[in-house]
Amino acid sequence: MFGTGYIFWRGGDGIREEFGALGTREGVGFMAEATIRDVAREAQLSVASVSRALNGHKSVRPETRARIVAVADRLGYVPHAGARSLSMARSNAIGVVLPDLHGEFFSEIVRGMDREATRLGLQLLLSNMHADPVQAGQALRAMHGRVDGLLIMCPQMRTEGWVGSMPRGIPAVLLNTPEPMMDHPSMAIDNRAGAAAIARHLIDLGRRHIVHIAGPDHNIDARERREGFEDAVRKLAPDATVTVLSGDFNEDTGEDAANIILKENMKVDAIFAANDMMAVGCLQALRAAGKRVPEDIAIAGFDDVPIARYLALTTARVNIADIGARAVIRLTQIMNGGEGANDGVEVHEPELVIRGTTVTTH
Amino acid sequence: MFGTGYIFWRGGDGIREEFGALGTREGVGFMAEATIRDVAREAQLSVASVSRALNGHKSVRPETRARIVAVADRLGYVPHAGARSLSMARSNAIGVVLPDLHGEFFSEIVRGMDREATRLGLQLLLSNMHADPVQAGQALRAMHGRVDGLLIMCPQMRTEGWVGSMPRGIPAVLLNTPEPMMDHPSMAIDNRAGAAAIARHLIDLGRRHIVHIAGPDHNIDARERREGFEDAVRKLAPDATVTVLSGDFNEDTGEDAANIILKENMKVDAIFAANDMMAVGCLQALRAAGKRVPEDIAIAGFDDVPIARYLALTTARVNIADIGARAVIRLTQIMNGGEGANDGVEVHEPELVIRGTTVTTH
DNA sequence: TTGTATGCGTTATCAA
DNA sequence: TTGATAACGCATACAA
Repeated sequence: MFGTGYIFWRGGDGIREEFGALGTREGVGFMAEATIRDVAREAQLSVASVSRALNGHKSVRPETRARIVAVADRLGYVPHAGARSLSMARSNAIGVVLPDLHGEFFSEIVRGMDREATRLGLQLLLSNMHADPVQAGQALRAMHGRVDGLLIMCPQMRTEGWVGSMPRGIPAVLLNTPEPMMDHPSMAIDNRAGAAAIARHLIDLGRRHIVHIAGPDHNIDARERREGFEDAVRKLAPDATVTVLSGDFNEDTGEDAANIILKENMKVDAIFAANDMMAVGCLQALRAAGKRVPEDIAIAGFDDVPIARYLALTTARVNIADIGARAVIRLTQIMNGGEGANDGVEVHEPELVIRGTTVTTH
Repeated sequence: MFGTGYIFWRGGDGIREEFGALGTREGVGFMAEATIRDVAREAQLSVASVSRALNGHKSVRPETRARIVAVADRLGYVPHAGARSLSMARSNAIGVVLPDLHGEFFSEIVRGMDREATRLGLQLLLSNMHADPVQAGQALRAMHGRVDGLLIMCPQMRTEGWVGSMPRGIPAVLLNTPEPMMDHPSMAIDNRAGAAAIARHLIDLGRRHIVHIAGPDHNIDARERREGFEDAVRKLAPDATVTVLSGDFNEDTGEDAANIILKENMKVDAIFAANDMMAVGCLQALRAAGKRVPEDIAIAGFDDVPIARYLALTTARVNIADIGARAVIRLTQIMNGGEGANDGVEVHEPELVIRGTTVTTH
């Protein structure tokens, strides 16, 4: 099962013909790559010296070090990161557990994390957290013993499923997770403020017949955006109406909403979708049906994904990549022993971006 | 340095007060999480039995297993994945080494890989390969001993920098890498065919004054697209001219190209950009300057990133996510001992997608 | 069916 | 400055 089909690695010259002396589990000719012991033997020194030399310790004679480096080089020795982690109790990797994310959200957040992780010399271990709590637990547990810290995003309302299997032995930063768990620093988007900003903008434009395309209600972001929007409209313009249509954050449900509006011939002069993708789907469908945007109907979204700019979609900008990057930074601070000031939630305020789907540009 | 600032994990009840007996490197009260030995001691059994029980071996009495599971549960025991990998010489993780990718390419490829990896119960270990060969080597070496296989993308022409530090001990699949290395299966895009399809399309439309916005010349994709395009045009319409402007795959260089065309008042009726992002930048700049697309100038790109569809950009579609997913599948086949038929390069043919930037839709 | 002992590849402690 | 050796946490021959 194991040890077949591999393309073996030979860094230096001689093939290790004496590997049997070290023993091999398979018993067959598994041509292993050079280990620290091979280097030690070849250099006529102890493994301890090799380890010290290769890790830049001072207490090793330059001459000795040179000999070791030469041998290591010749054998193509590469330290076994797994063994190193086990011995040092440090992996220089951080685990990232994400749910099934819609569209560009996934990309942007991973991108931001990757940017910062690379800068800090950390590796990112990715794992999906499915809605299924069992799988979520598995994903979480698979991280134990491989990473120094955890970045967990789970905007679903139900946290009971996985909090139980959350390793408490390693630091973790939570993203967009409802009811921030005690002792865990977290990152959050001020969805209410963003939605309120959109509301104010639409109301200022004189719109009063508003439709909100909501995201799934078990999603914390979706819920906060809806509530924040409804509250703001109620306060700013009691005479306005907000009709809520349901979506799932995907483009086609935005299209569905548009079709409902068209078919029912609803009286609508503004639409606020809980995210950009639904806004985009709605926008396209409406324009295809001959509606003028923004003249007849103004449309706004949330997130400011890259596409939004090209379609001139008014939206509440969330710098997703930055949030990911910030999460990595906070996590490493904790990992490196930074004590105080790391707890609590770091709230990111969305920024209203006004574009052509709500105001005419000329 | 280590062991401070952590939020410790206690799964069951009692705090291990006897950890000192097991020894600890720090000497201080590092409250470690339960290990297999804790479970064994608590259950009054050997670690071997615990291991067998928890890994579903048959040779363990149901009664014994139950006792073990109960204890493990109570102590909140989670196997240490790192130690497990070391012992089993298998990590269930695959390493992904990517260069600094432009725009959505990164997202899409990681997305496809993640999709398949999740399905196969594998974790993805991400690492950036910078242009700097030294860093590239580091990224590669850091993977040694943590992953069972490697997915490497490096479209840069210069491979000397990192091939040397490529672990040959583990299977690897190369993506978009020039001069496919011997013994290494690889994935490639048929850039020439895609570019030729675009060429034919533009020529069929009667366009003869063509500009090509090229990508960086040290990039294999960029080079192949340029050469394939020039060759095709030369063959299909010897009377046509192709002027090459240089870009770097980013949107703004597409814009730059447009400005050059405008400022020089070049006679141009078609533009083929080496990727969508440059095409988009060019498109926006041209339209902003009052040019009619496609009437005055037809524009085509390459890749079919999500944005392309919304802007109705004609392009050569590459299913990036699928390539990533396929790479994972091929890799696992090799990892699982699938012998033949895994070598060689798997070529993905782009598909011509005709949209509104080259033909009027009504 | 269960226990004992060894090895995985590395780092760190302590003595030389 | 160097070497012998015990961890790290787990899996597995082999013996009982």
